[in-house]
Amino acid sequence: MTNPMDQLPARQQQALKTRQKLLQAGKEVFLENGFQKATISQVIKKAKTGYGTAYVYFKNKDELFITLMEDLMNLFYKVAEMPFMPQTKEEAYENIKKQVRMFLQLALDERDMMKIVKEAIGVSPEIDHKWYMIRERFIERILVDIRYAQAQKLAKERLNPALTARGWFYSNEMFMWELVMNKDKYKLDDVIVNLTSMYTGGLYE
Amino acid sequence: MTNPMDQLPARQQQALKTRQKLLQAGKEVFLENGFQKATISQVIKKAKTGYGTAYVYFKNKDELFITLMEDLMNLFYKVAEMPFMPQTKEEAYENIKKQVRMFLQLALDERDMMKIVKEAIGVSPEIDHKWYMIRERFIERILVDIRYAQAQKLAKERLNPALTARGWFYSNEMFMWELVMNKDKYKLDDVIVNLTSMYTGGLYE
DNA sequence: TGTTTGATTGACACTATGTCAATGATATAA
DNA sequence: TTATATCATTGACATAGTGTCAATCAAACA
Repeated sequence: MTNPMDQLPARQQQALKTRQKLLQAGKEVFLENGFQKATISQVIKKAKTGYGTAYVYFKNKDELFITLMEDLMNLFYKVAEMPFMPQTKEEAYENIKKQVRMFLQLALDERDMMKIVKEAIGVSPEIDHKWYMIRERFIERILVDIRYAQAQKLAKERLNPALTARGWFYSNEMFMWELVMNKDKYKLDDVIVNLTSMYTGGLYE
Repeated sequence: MTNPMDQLPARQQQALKTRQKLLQAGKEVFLENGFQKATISQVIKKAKTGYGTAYVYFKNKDELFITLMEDLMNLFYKVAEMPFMPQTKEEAYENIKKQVRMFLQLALDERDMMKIVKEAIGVSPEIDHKWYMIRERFIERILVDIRYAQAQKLAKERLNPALTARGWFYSNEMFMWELVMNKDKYKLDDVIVNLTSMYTGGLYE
C-alpha cells in the first residue's frame, strides 16, 4: 500500500477526506442540476458537512467546479501536444484527421461533463478563461504545424498562418460543441472527413 | 403628425411611455454593468418607476433584454438573406467576401451591444435560443448557396453541403466574436480575406 | 493530562428575485 | 357631473441563495 494519505497525520487525512467528499458531492450535484442551478447548499447536504465547510476548501461554486474540470482539461492538453511531421499532402491529411478524431472523441467520451463545462463557460469568467487557455494552446500548436507545412511547400504560403490556425481550431471547437450537445444529429465520421477535407482542400474546384 | 401613439387613449399612451422608459433605462444599465451584474432594481431606479412595474411589462431580466436584442437581430437576418448567384469561381469568391464583410461589419458597428449579447447567450437559455435561431437561418441560407454552387459545378460535389455550410458559418461566427471582444488584435480585411480564401480554396496546394 | 492548534459548524447579515393586495388615475355609463 | 369599473402602478413581503465569522470540537503535542 502506497496511498499517499497513509503517511499523513490523522487530522490532515480527515481534512483531505472532507475535501474529497465535497468534490464528489459537487460532481454529482453539477451533473444532476447543471452549473447554474447547482447550489453550495445542495453540495454540503450531499457531502454531509456543515454549511461553512465548503467555503473552507473552495472560494465559491466556480472554484469548486474548476477543480473538477482540471483533470478533464489535462486530457485536452495531451491531444493538443500530438506530434505532426508529414512529408506529403496525403500524410498531412491522415495526421490531421487523426487529431480531429482524438479531439472530438475525447469530448464525446466526457460528454456529460462537457455539457456542464459549456454552460459554465458562459456563466463564469474564471471558467471561460480556463477554456480560453486551452483554446490558445491548441491554436499555438496548430500554428507550428501550419508553419511546418508551409516550409515543406505542402501548404499555400500566401495564407496567414495565425489566422488560419485560429479558424481551423474554431471549426473544430464548434463542431465539438454541436456533437456534445446534440450527439445523434451527426455521424462522427462524416464530421471528421468533411472538416478535414474542407481544411486541406477548400470548397471550390 | 402620424405618431401611432397619438391615436391611443391617454392611459395606453402612459403605459407605452412607461414601457419605453424601462427599455431605455434597461439598455443603459446593461451597457454600463453587463448582463449578469445588471439588476431589475437598477433599471427601475433609472426609469423612475416602482419596483413591481418592471414585472408588469417584462417577465424578468432576460425578457427585457430579449426585447432590446430584437432590433439588432433583424439586422442580422437582413444580411443572412443576401442573394447569391455567381456564374464563376471568381464571382463566387467576391460574393462570399462581400457577405462576410457585411456580417463582420454589422457586428462591429453594434459592438457594445454585441458584447452584452455574448455574455447573455452564456447565461440565459432563452437568449441562447434566440441566437441559435439566427445561426440556423444563416446556415440554411449558406446551404442553399452551396447546393447552387455544386449544381453549377463550381463547388466540389463530394463535400457534404450541410456540414460544410455549418462549418463555414461557425468560422465566421467565431471570428466575429473574436473581433467584437478584441477589436484591435486583428485587421478586419486580413480576417475577411483569409476566411474567404480558406473556404473557397483550402490550405494545401 | 493540559494546552495548543486547526478543522468544522450553523447562525447571521446581505443581496437579489418575483408576487400580490392595495392604491391611484383614467375611461365609461348613468 | 358623478359614480363605477377598469387597469396601471406601487412597495412590502416571502423566498432563496451567498459568503462570513465567532464558537465549538477533536487531534497533536509537550
